[in-house]
Amino acid sequence: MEGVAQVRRFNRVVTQRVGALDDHFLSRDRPLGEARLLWEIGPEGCDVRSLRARLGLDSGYVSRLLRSLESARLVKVERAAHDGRVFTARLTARGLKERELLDRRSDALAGSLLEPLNEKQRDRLVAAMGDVERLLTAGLVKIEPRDPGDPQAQYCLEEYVRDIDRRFDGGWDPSRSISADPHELRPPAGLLLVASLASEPIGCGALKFHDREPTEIKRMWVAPSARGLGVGRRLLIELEAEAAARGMSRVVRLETNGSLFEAIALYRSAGYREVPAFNDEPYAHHWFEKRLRRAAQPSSAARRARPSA
Amino acid sequence: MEGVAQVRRFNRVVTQRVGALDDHFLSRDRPLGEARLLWEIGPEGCDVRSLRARLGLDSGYVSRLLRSLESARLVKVERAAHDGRVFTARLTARGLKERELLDRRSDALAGSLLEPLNEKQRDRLVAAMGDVERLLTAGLVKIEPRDPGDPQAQYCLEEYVRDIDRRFDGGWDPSRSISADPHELRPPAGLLLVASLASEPIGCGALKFHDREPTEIKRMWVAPSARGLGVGRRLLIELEAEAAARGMSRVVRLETNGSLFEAIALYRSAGYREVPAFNDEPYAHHWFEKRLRRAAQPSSAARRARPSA
DNA sequence: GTGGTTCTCTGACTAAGGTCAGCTAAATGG
DNA sequence: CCATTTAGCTGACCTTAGTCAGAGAACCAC
Repeated sequence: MEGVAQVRRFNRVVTQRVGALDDHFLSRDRPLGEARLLWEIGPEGCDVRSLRARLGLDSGYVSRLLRSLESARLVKVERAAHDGRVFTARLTARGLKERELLDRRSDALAGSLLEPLNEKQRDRLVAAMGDVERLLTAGLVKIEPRDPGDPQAQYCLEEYVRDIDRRFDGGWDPSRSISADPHELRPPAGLLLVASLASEPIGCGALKFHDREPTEIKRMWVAPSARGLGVGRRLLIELEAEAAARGMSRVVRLETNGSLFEAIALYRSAGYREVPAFNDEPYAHHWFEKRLRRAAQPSSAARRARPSA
Repeated sequence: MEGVAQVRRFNRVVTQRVGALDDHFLSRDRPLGEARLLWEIGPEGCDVRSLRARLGLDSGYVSRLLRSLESARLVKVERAAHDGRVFTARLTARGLKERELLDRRSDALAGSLLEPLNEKQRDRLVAAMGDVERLLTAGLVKIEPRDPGDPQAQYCLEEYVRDIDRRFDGGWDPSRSISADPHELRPPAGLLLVASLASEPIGCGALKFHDREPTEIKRMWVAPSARGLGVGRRLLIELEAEAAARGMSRVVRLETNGSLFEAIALYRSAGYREVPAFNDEPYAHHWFEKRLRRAAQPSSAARRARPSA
């Protein structure tokens, strides 16, 4: 790959200039581990076990760090009311102040990167950083088939409903709409793909297979926080690959509401052509169809993660 | 500053995705410190003292790391022929192999960042990384007044001569050209600014003050490796500030050869206007002049670093 | 040669970051 | 009510990364 040399230069420069500085800035008067923990607890407090999970640390180690923060009167650890095994760490007033200090230090570090530049350079740096951040994040998005009953899958489907209800003029009544119930999205009747970022669900898309008719695409949704990462396009491509590999028909189709203009733009740019209404979905304004080239393999990630049908 | 939030998001994502991974990739089977040292020694070998300087490590620590690499038969440390105090570290065949392994790992890491993206995203990521790298580097450039006798200053002046000789049609004979000898660039007769990046000289620019005539700008040079960082513009701005603060005249002027088109573009965009020849410099095609607004303060960095005149 | 400087090595020491096994207490499932 | 699981704590232990003082050889200026 030709960009590799540039990426390596970037890695070297950035880890030196940002990474090292960042650590040093944060761990000025206390060990880095403690500072990170303090930060991660947050103003709301946080269960110890989720701290462990988020920072990927050993239980004994976290315990010791918390003891140390406690003895510095920055943190209070209390037994949770709902479950006597779980402990919740909360920042004291002093801890909150300390966290704000870290916050200001982070700001200062960021400022020190911008400070030596002129305005035009600053704008370019900020824009480029935004691109890098977005694209690196996009690279972490995983797309896997999930059972519609899976909690993350359910979360996505519910958010889809909420989102659509919010956007449609006059709301959305799923019972009047063409169904996409869990059992219809489970193999072999259908398929549900869920996109996730750092184990958090951020999008979904589903297929309904038919014997004689084209495969339907349903429930395309991307979380607002994850828009602009190309997740929708990736979901669509994976769905098409799955449709080509598993569906009876070589054609996929879908209907959509006029208010979902990003989705419509996506379908058009992905090679879907608008066709006359092929069903009587009351909320649809546009019907799209695409003929798939041939049974391309779904991505290796999707293949590995496929649940045993 | 408004970009701070973006910079912080960038820092978080990049240190997590790149920084942590980078360290982990490199230090898979040996401590990070050893891996970095192994890398830094390079295929040519390297004096121990410059290893220390480059990595900023304690002499005792480096010694111990070298002992450890030696016992792993990756490195040989030998007394240098030219100076019995100096030791030179060289990679053994095995060390070279190990270094190549690190090299491949770095490539693999870079590849793993690009791999999940499509071609368009890759191009954008690589371009954005280039921008970030260049602008962060630009932020590290320091500009200070230096005595023309200082080794780094001399290096710049020599490179300027070499560069000009290469670019001018038929070469350049400094003796036929208007002089800018060391004593003319030393306060109070003149001033020399040197730009440096990580203690390496990368550019220079000088002033010659005159009692009744405008201050002259001479010896503007930027190392090829540092072009595109805005060093030339910063040098010019600092020179103007110095001219305004120290010169008798409120006007600066310069002459330049037609082959130095980047420089000419810089002068034009910095507000210089072309004027009739004000001297008989045989190598010049263009004469420029700029009226300075008022005695602006030179940058704080330059003020702090000014040598006692 | 003398004295001072430079370059490196060695031994003693420290803090940070982390792993692991075993323990206790609370919750949960039957 | 008992067995098992889960959440967290504790003590023992380890590596990495680094600092510091001092020693010794080589070099350099005089």
